[in-house]
Amino acid sequence: MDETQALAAFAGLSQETRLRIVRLLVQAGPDGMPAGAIGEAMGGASSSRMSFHLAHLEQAGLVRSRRDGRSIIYSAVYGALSDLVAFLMRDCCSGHPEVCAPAVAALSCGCAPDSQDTMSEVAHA
Amino acid sequence: MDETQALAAFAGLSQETRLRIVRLLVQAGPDGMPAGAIGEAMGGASSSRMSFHLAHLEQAGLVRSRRDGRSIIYSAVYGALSDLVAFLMRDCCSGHPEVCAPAVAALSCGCAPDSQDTMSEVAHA
DNA sequence: ATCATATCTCAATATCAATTGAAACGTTGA
DNA sequence: TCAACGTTTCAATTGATATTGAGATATGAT
Repeated sequence: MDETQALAAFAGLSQETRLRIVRLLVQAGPDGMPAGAIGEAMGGASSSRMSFHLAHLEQAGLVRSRRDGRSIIYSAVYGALSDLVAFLMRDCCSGHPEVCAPAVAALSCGCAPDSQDTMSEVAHA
Repeated sequence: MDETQALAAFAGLSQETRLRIVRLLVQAGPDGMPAGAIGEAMGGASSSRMSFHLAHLEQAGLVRSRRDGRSIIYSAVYGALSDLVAFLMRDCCSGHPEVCAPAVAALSCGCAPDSQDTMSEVAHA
């Protein structure tokens, strides 16, 4: 992931609605969910607003779309998120490995579905 | 790190000049560097432009400042970056641990000063 | 074909972010 | 005290981003 891609990803995630969309789609899993359902989950946002933000995210490479009947299904691009994490870690550790110890520990302790709280604790310690 | 903080951090990093500042300050280490020197490194950006971006980053909690003589020294807040990584990983792994495997592997393989290339390779695999 | 559904596109507007240049502020040394 | 330095603050301008509502497009059912 180069700087340009990272900038696009950060811009995508720097907006409340979009950050929520990404979180929702990650939780939704690889099958994703249709644009309408996402709008529903966002508290009934207008379709054009959804379209705008979804297009923004797709442009940034954070989500992808496919048509299924008359719905358009959006799903998270996990690799893009992984790459972004790697990009951040690279900066964070570059020349100063010790500063990332907390985050690394949080991850090594088990990246399991129910390990969210544990991870937060360690990361904040 | 809550959603609001994460949004502020992403917004901070979504701008080319600011992303470069953060990278520079991480490399500079805990002692940081004066605003003027940062501007130098940015290719001679105007002082007010630097001040604008540095204030933005400080507001987002990504850098801190202290006065030393007539200079103001900025330094990276490593914890904020670690928290951001943890935030991303939490979303990324939530309910779907397997998707973060590449990033985790990249980190576990050694977060050392010279492991940048290795990390990229693994993350992109 | 026609209609209803799901989503997108477009134009208009409102809001926010970035850059510039001038001026103000605090600090140091003569 | 004064002048020079490093940095911030402010006002003005420009450009980018977000939201809304109306209309267009594509799909599936009758």
